[in-house]
Amino acid sequence: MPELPEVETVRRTLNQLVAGKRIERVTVSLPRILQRPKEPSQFAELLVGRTIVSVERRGKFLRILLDGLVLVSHLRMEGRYGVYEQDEPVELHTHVRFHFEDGTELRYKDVRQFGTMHLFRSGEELELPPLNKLGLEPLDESFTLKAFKKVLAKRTTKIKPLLLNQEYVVGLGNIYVDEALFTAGIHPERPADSLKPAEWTKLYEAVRFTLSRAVEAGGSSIKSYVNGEGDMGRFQHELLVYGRKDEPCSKCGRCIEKLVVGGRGTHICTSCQPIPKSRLSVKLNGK
DNA sequence: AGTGATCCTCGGACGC
DNA sequence: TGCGTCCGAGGATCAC
Repeated sequence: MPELPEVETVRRTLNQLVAGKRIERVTVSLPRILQRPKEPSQFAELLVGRTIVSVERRGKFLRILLDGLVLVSHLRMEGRYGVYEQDEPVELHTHVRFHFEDGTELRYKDVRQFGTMHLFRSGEELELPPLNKLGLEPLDESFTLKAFKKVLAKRTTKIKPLLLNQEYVVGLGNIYVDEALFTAGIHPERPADSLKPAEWTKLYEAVRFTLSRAVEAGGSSIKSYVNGEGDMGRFQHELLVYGRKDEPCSKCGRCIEKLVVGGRGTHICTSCQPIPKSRLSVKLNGK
């Protein structure tokens, strides 16, 4: 499940592998992936003859820059890119193939078929969906504590769903949200506007620390799906709460618990991430 | 504004 | 033990 660190890792790898290559032909075997244009023949026609300039990232989206066009690609849960020789057998769930003039090809594989691709004229992509409403880049210099608090601090929603909403801060998914909230010692169901200044600071630091450490480690490889092209990352060994239900908390030794918050599986240590008593009683009295 | 269903496939858990 | 069934995994979008 690629979040910012995984997408950034893919971006770096892909940039090395495909920059400078010219597209000769495009094969689409699952049109559902294409969002713009939706017509495979039109999609292919636009790309033929174009050269890949570089691969960039915005949030969890890849931006594949070509001469005159930008391909915006989201991997969602299990989308994967790989570069192959053209005569290599095509693996199951390969939905889009970009054939290059040099005899290699870029293949997009996606078991769950949730991934998306949008094609734009250069520059146009940032003004239109899906990139136009994205929030702060947590690893940019512009992501300051002040900016972080400004977009989140007055919201009444639970902090976890808020952090997952890409409209405010981009890049966090279910894994790194749980990790960051644990590191900051904040319960995922705390209303955002109940966080104290010291907690905002802790959370801000935790988001930056968790994501940058994970990028350094090349992301996390969770589940068996990833094994095809070999392990993507090493951060899965550093996860403190995600996937550690019933294991002892690394800070206090109590059992990690799993609950559902905003429809998402959520891992916490109830002793390290308490819901303040005062807040509870206020809520109860209020009704 | 905030919540919940939806898309999709596979693997693992579960029941008989 | 073996087989079949069901559910969970979750990012973003859409309906309410």
